[in-house]
Amino acid sequence: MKYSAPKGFQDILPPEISFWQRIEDSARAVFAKYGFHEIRLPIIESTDVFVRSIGEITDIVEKEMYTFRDKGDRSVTLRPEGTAGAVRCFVEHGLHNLPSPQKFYYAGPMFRYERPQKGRFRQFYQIGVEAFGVAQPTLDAEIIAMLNDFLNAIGLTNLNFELNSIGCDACRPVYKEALQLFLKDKITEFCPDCNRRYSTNILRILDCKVEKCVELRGGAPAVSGHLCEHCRIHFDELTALLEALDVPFSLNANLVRGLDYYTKTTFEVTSEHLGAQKAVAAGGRYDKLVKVFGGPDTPAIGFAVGVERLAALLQEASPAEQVAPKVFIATLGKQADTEGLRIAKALRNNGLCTEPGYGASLKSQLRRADRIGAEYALIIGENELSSGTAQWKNLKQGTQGEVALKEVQSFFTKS
RNA sequence: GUGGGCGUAGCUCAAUGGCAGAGCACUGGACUGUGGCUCCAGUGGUUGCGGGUUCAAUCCCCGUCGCCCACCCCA
Repeated sequence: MKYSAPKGFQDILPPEISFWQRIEDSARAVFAKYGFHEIRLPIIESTDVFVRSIGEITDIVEKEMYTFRDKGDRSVTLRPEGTAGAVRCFVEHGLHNLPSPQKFYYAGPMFRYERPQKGRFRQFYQIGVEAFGVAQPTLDAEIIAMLNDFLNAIGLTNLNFELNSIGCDACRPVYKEALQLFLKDKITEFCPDCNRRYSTNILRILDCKVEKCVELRGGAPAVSGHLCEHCRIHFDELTALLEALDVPFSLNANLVRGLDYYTKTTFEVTSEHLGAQKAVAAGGRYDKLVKVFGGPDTPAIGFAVGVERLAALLQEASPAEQVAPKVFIATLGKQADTEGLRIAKALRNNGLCTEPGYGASLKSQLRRADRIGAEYALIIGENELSSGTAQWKNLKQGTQGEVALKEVQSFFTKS
């Protein structure tokens, strides 16, 4: 084998594509009902767009971005996530001047230079949702309810919905200090990764999987106890709204989002049927980000779903189905080939999926008709041409008969 | 970036330090123009690549590339 797709990049072939279409179609249908509008964003942005929004000391920016200089010597980056570009778009076009909230969704590939593993690729697809301009928890509740509706629409029900609040500029620093104080004396007993996190991203220590660390952090202060009045009310109202909307969720005080821009509400949807990369959707509020991009102080919230991971779950739940043709037209001889194509065209124009035999032996044509699951075969040879007829055969039932070429249309549209 | 596992036919996998195999799939035949079931035959491989040990390497050793899984991090 001479060529293969680059590491972490994959081809999606027809048997799998039906799941992707179901996911995309459902997203469009559900999101539209909630008043969200599609936008299409560039796959490349100025590198600064990501550095300033995601945060300079995050892994994504430090080591996972596909960054290069274009021919005009500009530093550009293949988008590693969608929110940054969406916010840039919102500010660039002055969309805050339109009535709030402005609600958008987009779908497409993202790129991160990571070691591939189950459910993780260097090019991966997300469907992202962003809503701007409302600070009230009603927007949080609606967007989470919409995510729940969407997941139900594609047939996924047994998922874990986890919710947390990581506070705002006012209360998060206070909480971080409390956590730091708690860990200070015993941090050397934690794993090397946690020791690194202690100085870079202390909240991450909360979701370390190392048993020793889980044990050592028992009794650590929780964010929920350190939220400021404002954030606590917001969170309480949100949970009440979700209960009113019958959206099932559980609280997870250790749910920490990695990107710098998140504030207040964070949430994540996971499945037990995936590998270590089990999050199928995640999101949260980012009330300060629009201002970072030079727009007016505009609260916002969004989430992204991982299409590959959802497709994997759908595939596990039910086998792939391919659309089978209604009619297969087997022909023998040049003249019959022509007549066959003419009939195929007419049947298709009448809305019937029709597949021609492409002139192999009759046996192999019928064998192919069977393999691809055609319902009927129409056989046209010299005998039929001279009498102006064709043989029809029901491949499911094994029945066969004769039909005049002129009657073929009505024969198949009726049956 | 770190750790572990695996690379043999299109796919799933055998095998022995001594001619590289099976099942499925594909093509054809049994059935001059009738699919599925059955039987028969055929096509298909520099055993990932490069070196080394050996009379002889798919097997043993080293390197390299690729894939998978996990860590970090994340959808």
